[in-house]
Amino acid sequence: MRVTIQDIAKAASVTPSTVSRVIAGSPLISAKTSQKVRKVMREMDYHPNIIARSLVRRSTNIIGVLLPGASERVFQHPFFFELLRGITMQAQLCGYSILLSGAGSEEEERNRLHDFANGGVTEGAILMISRTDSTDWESVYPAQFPLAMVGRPADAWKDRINWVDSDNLEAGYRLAGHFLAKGRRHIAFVGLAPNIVVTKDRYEGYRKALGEAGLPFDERLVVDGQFMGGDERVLTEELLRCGVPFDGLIAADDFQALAAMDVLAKQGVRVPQDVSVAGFNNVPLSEYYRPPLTTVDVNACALGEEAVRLLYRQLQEKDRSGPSHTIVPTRLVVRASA
Amino acid sequence: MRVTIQDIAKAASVTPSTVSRVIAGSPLISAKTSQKVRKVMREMDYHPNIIARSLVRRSTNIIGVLLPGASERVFQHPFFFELLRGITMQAQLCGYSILLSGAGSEEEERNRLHDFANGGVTEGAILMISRTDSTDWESVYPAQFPLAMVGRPADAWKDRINWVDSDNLEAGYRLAGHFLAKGRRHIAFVGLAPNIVVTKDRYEGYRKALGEAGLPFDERLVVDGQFMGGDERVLTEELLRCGVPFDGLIAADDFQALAAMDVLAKQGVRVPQDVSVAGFNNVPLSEYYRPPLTTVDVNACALGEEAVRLLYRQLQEKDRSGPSHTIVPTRLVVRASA
DNA sequence: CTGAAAGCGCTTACAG
DNA sequence: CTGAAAGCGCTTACAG
Repeated sequence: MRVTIQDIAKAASVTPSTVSRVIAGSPLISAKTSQKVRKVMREMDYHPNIIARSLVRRSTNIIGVLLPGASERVFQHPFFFELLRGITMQAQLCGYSILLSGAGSEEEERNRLHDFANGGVTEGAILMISRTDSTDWESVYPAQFPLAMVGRPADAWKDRINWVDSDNLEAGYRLAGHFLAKGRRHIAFVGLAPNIVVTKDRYEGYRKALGEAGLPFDERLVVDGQFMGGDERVLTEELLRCGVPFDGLIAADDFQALAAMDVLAKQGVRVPQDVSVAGFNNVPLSEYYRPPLTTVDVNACALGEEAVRLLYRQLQEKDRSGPSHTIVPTRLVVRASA
Repeated sequence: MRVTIQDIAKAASVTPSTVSRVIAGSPLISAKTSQKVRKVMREMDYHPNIIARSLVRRSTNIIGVLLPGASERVFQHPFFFELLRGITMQAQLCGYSILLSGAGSEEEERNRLHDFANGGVTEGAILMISRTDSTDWESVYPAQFPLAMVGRPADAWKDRINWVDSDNLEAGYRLAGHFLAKGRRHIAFVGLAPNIVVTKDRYEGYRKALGEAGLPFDERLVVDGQFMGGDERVLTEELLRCGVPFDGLIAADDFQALAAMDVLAKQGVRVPQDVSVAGFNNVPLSEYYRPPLTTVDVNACALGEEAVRLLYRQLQEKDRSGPSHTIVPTRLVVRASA
């Protein structure tokens, strides 16, 4: 039913080889033949079958993207959408399509990744997983399947795989520095999730700034909490409950920071007069809140673009150079809250 | 390099036909042969080449998803991510993969859609376009390419294409009814974008409720505005500037409603005491705002799932039944703002 | 510059 | 129950 290269060949009185060459823009073909064939292709509304082409070329120009925890709340963070936007746009520029897979559980993640690596349709994959304890891709990496991770992997893998990340430590350091410059001396940190690298890095940066400023560190001002854990208010409530006074609050994520401002307001604490508050990620609504939230923009879109570039390079070079990584700069966005 | 069905056949001393049948789980194969072949497949870590299979089966089990305006702000609305989540999850359940394409401009949209329809890799596509004036897919539909739209298309196409939508008119009607029940009599509507069906529907519902309540309608209380236009504050500022007093404000989208609350607060107007405010879409932060926002949850995830189901049905039935549509119920979420 | 032939890795009637 | 053969729609050495 679909018109094939054979149909065109017949109609143009040439062979499939010639039609194929015309499509490929081969310089061997005479202008006359080329025009004749093109005309027929247009008239018959011919479109090459990409699947057939992929089979013979052993290349599909498709890369897989794995969305973690499709059924988890994490997934709903605007960060991921921005990231996906960057990936999609850059892939298009590189001539690649995106095959999107979601995974509800870690086991599913493993399975999808396995499909990516073994199905023969994706030539590489981008992973949005950044647990420190993640071993999902270990079983895939040895297979020489090109991979790029968003988020720095555990140290053991840092030099063995492509990855892209924000300089979260520096960002935490700079944000805390901003608090110090505003005269804050008792700065709390909420939302440290020990198994999520990004929150750890941000926390380390905060610690570093406090340390350099010679401030005593009170670990009661640090509240652990999962990224997108559900109700972010509890973190600040827990902080208040410990009774240690504070004049600054840095949250590992904007949602936690916004929830914090809500809790503080209910307690009659004024932001920023009594307590400065800031977060990370510059979520869309952070500028609409009252007061607008000071935050760090990690440029998720650029992270996505860089991940594609890294993967693209590996796909082109065919193992010529080893894996590498890219650090995408962050931007401190100072608003009224701190 | 990759192990093929031939390699397995050789190693198991059978023919490729037999291996293929084992993979397919054909009942013709003897248990003994089946076990032998399976063992070899496992030992050699064999995985079928999906591309080759697709070529002969003339079916890829891939559907395309077109993300509109990848470079526009609209794209950043959490609604789309939720939608995508629903699509991804349901597709997985139906045994389909998602090929994701973004488009910056309308021309690109057309091109991507063309690729979907003619490239031979996607068997159908889901479109997230709901301009009333959109003719993008007209050029595609005649080609009998299975399509499902998210958002009701223009009337001319309502019965000729699969689509899924929320009952936005009913939702607008119900929300306005809620305002009326609270004693509001001068209800403004901001964010009507005449070229976006959803905002029109919501507006119509609002009008209907006012009409049935026998309230005079003052068109100065209706402010046009694009969905995710950039600065949503201007809509409310424009409303205030017209000088007509109002005690209720319904926005076509939560972002506009949140911006409205911000503007009103700065003017010293109290929400909900002086003015009730509500929006649509139940964006993640709407519950964290002060006051928390009353809104309508359109269940974007379910919309995505239904879109896949519609498309799936058409792909299975092979033209046996015509296109159909699904209405996904909305849920009024009453919080403190109205 | 063009054609004939082989092959990419599968599946599926058709025989037996 | 299994095999031999043809074919899905392309591309690409190899000849000429």
